[in-house]
Amino acid sequence: MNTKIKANSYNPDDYERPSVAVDIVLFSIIEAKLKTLLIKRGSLPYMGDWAFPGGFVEIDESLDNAAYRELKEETNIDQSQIYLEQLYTFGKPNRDPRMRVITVTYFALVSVDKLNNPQAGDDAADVGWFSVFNPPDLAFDHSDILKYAITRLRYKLEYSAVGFQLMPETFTLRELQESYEIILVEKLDKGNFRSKLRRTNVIEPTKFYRDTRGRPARLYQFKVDAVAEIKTRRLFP
Amino acid sequence: MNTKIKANSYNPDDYERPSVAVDIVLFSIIEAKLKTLLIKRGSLPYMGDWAFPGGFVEIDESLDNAAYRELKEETNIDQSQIYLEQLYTFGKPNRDPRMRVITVTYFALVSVDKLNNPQAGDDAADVGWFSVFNPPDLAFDHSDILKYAITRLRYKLEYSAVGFQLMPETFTLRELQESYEIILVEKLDKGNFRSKLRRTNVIEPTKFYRDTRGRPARLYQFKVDAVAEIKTRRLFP
DNA sequence: TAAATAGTGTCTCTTAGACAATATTAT
DNA sequence: ATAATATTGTCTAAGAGACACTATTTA
Repeated sequence: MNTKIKANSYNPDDYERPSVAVDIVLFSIIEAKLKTLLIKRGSLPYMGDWAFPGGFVEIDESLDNAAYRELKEETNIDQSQIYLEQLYTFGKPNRDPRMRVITVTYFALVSVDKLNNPQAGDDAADVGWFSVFNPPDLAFDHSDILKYAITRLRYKLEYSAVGFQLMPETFTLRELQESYEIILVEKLDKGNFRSKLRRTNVIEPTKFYRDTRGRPARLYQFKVDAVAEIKTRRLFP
Repeated sequence: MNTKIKANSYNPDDYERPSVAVDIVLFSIIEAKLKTLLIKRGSLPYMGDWAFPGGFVEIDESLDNAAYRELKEETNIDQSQIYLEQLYTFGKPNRDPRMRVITVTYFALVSVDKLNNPQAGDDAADVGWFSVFNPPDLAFDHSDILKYAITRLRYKLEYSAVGFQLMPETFTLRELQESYEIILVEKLDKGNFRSKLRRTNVIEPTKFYRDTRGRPARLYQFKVDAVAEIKTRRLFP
């Protein structure tokens, strides 16, 4: 049946409808590791396994809003502090053994300094940040989702300024480089990293310095127009 | 409510479920124009406007299969002849005035020589190929979808060998370049186009030539491993 | 031979990447 | 001064793009 042509004859009750959920892969760099927020399942199926924060989409909210709402419930972070973009929609018929669930997955980044209350929401023992390279057992197809989210993160790092969403307001170039190295799992050349950054023209120096054990490092910040540019590209592709 | 934690207490009937559809933006190059397949709506809403082929996802089929099924119904082309990948999921609450419909959109490519019976399915007058740069009035948010699909097509053309899905089995380099020029809406340099192609190493010469009004042009084909590589990357991201 | 099209080569500028040199601080 | 770290520069190879040249066919 083609619903575009025969719309008048369409009766929603003729179809058994799937449930639609959102799941969010929230990344942050914590203690020099790339981590993601997971929630422990307290019931079947996959009891005891961990899953990404998420839940069902309400009938009158957009997909993006559903993702923001679920993140807010878990982390208590305002949506203005989080970078969010749609990742992929997973819909194999038996990915959830209880019923048909189609999940629209999201990819999210937050700077660790925004995590005022990382264990908010339910019981603290049931929520935690885990290294993405050594995660616990994940429920459903969430291993696939994680794998794809990491791929997307690495990919975006190469061609966009999205990485700064993982940094605090100001940072040294060494700190930014370390974040890239943690995500890409490779050493980068200091000089080349800096000259490439200079070309992209998205950061600017501040007047401040960070003390180190050697020469103090200048603190940088992302330019406001670069921030604005990435925020406008945030929701709709 | 967090369904991952409180799964036992979840009752599907507590939620009003959205309908889930797929819509496919099928591209082909026909008569030196980039065209897409559209279907005319015969009823409200948006009666008389055109829409992408699509329809509701059945409860026991995957999203990809739903997309292939809908394309098969409209074009009668086997899925092995079509390149298909998920594009984006659109889910604003009021994108369909009748009810909540979340649509998983797909991006598809087919070579014009595969279109045995382009007007299959319903009434021929209600199905047609339209220039993507001068489309008729589109129903729902399908203008947004088209815009994004074109962006994705151009983007993929730059960094992948996906373009060959628009070409017949063999083709001249001039023909391939023309396809690129049609999609990108810009003239490309013949020499640079060829040297870049040579570097990417995805095509190989055949023994055959195409007669022109000047020197005959060698026919090329895509290498089998390049075809295999893109086919493995076709479904899951 | 002239026109038309196919196919190749050359030059310059930019960028990526390896690596080296200099600068500024604390001890 | 030495260690430690920050910051800048230099060299080379590869690629992008502008442009010119050669090759092969038909009329």
